[in-house]
Amino acid sequence: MATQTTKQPDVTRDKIVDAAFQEIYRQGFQAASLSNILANTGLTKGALYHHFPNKSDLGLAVIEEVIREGFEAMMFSPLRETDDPIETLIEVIQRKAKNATLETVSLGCALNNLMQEMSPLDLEFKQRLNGILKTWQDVVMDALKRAQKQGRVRKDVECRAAALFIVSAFEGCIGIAKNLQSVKDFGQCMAQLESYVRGLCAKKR
Amino acid sequence: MATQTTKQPDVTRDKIVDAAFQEIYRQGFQAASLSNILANTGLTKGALYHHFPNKSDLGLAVIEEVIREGFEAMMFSPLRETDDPIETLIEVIQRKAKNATLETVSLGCALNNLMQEMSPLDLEFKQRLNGILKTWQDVVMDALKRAQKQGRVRKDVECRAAALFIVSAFEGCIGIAKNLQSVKDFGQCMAQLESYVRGLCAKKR
DNA sequence: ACAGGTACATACCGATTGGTATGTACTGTG
DNA sequence: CACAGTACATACCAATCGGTATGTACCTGT
Repeated sequence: MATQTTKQPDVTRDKIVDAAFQEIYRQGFQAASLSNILANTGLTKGALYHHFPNKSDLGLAVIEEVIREGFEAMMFSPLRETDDPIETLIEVIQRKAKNATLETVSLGCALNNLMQEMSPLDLEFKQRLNGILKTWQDVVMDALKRAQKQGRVRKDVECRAAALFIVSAFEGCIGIAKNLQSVKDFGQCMAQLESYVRGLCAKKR
Repeated sequence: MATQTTKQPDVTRDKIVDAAFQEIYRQGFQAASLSNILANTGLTKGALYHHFPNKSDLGLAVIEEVIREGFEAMMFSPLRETDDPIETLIEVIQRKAKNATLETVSLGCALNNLMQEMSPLDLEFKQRLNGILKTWQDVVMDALKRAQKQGRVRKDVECRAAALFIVSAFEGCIGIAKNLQSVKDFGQCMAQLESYVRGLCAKKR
């Protein structure tokens, strides 16, 4: 059984991944220091390189186990499970805007941060990040298509292109607000995105 | 007079700034290597540190002399000088999409790349980048307001928020296409932005 | 023509990086 | 209870980083 003083390798692994996420989220992957990560966990390089072969694989673990999970919980599963897709999509947008603090706005989106930094530099990173992005795009597209079948979204809307734009604008709003470091501007920008989504809907009821 | 073999300090300076832009554009500022920059110019550290006190100031020079100039030529002055603002805005969007190659798409926007990387880390960088961003936002806002006075844009449009969203979506499209590394997706995404802009216009004329 | 500052080149520095080799304590298994 | 593999800690490494100190050639002003 697991006692408190006993070694718990998976707990240790998670501690490393979490600390790595924080460091990478704030400094970027390349500038992320393994020494900083380890200092924040109280562990040493022995532990790190026991669980991960190198820095890249640690970064990939962060992508899969923290970033993807986050999107799954906050974005993907709500959109997949709802039967009022447009309403849920707008709710997700509003919730993101409502929960924004100066810190979260200033740090931006972990997915987008890594995409901008690593996509041109590392194929493996690009593919993993691309996987999350494609999933996002597909989930939004499916939501729009379902809403279209319900008659909520106009027939002439190209769901694929619209979904691509919604994802792009979503990340764009976060990215610009990150530079402006303004919660208020972020809210206004997301409100415009919301009105774009409403513009896809059929008039009346 | 200036002969070819004669020392031309401002030419040397420009060579350094240009090479620095290329390196920073591709690797990011923090990962940009002064050694690489110098290797691409054929110069040495003596030249670099004669013209710039440190790496940061070199980066700031790149922002002002390359990035800002680029936006001025491709975006700001066309929008300032036109008397059909909406048409010009759409033209700028279309031209950006039309001129896109796989390489330019894959490298993204130099302004946005630096914003995402440096804004949370360095106040000076943030302020310079913010200056360009604000100018951009103001130029688009003024264009919308002028179009509004002409009756081309609906009276109920909030020009400030709309301009903020246009800039955000513009950067968002570039950022997402950078990860997808798809010229086609970029074009579709920008087309959606164009249709958003058209949606601001008054119906009929 | 000479002096002095400008415009570089060369050589070197401490700090930090990711990564490795080795040692050791704990832990589950027969 | 012994043994072996797991889970770490410690110490060390070469490479690279931004930055500096020094040296030298050129160019301009007088």
